[in-house]
Amino acid sequence: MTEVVDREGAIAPAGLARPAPEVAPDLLGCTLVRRLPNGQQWRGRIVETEAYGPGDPACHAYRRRTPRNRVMFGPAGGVYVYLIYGIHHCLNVVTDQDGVPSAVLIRALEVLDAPAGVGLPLGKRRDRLAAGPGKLCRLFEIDRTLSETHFDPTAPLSLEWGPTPDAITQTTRIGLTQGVDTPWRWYVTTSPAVSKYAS
DNA sequence: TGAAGGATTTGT
DNA sequence: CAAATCCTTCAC
Repeated sequence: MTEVVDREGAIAPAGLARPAPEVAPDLLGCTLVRRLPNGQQWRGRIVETEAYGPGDPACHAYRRRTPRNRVMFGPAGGVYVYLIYGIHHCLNVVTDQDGVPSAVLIRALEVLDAPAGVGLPLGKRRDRLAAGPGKLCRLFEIDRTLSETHFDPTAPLSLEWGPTPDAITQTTRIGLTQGVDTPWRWYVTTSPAVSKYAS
């Protein structure tokens, strides 16, 4: 038995095979790792997430299974990336049991490490480089070519457990036209990288 | 085959 | 507050 109790090391699919509203707050404080084709990597601390699940009108898989959302019906640990407003990409972690359409949207990161040679701004500017789902995908070079891959330590994207944040705020999700009252957004209360509307 | 609209960001 | 911009989904 591999109980996930110490929040150390790589996040295995078993750690994600739970309902999205359980996984979403657990991912706060964890690390997203993006490996580039040249071997360099980005690392970021997850500070804001949202959950989407079955029976949820805001979920892309609410109506039916389609070519775009099919990875959400697959096993936990899948990567779901979609293009929004024709401009921005959004990164999701597929959760729950195989056959249950659900995912956690990664909405904001604190940048921990950049590829060698990439000069990051200092101070306050750097704080918010990845403060938003579209911004973090642009920075980490994440697009739809990574959708339907799998979070894994040998893959372009992986997740690592990290310390539980001191304080977490739970509230409603952002930018939706449906399911606006479902409180499935979580963020690290004190993080400067949380996206807009942090109340 | 066409049209409406979106889990966003940025600048006016 | 509106533009940017294109893919997905649903209607006809």
